[in-house]
Amino acid sequence: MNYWLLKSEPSAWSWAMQEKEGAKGTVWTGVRNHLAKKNLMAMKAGDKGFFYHSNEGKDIVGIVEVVRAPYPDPTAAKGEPWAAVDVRAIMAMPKPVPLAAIRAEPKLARMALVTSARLSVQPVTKVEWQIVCRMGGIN
DNA sequence: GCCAACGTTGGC
DNA sequence: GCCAACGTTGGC
Repeated sequence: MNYWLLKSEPSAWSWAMQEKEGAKGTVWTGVRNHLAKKNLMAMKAGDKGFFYHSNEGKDIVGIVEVVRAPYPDPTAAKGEPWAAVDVRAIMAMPKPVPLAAIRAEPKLARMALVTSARLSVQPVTKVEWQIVCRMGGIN
């Protein structure tokens, strides 16, 4: 299983909205960057991801699960090869993990959130996943 | 194919 | 609101 981080501005798509979609989940659209798309394309059903609020909040607020493997983004312009996956909310972080806390943790210095701040779909290593979960009050 | 100009993202 | 980082565009 692989781990990811998905970014969204809460004014456009928030964790609360994601939770309302319930167990069936909903499509994650709008990725328009080739590296982010490459990461999306590597996802498999059952993978997990952090849900990160950019711009407002700037924290990891929840965990989602990929429920449908990559397929063409229905919101892409005709003929453009962008991809989407379906994700569902699994649980909110008991304690949201702020970006500042991630930056302050030396073990997370190589996390993509720190090194590639603008990438909207990022891989997360298993070690990083576990550290962030612990910081968020899981375990 | 290079690179300057420009647009966008996102933290501060 | 500012600006750094980074991607894209377009002239040459």
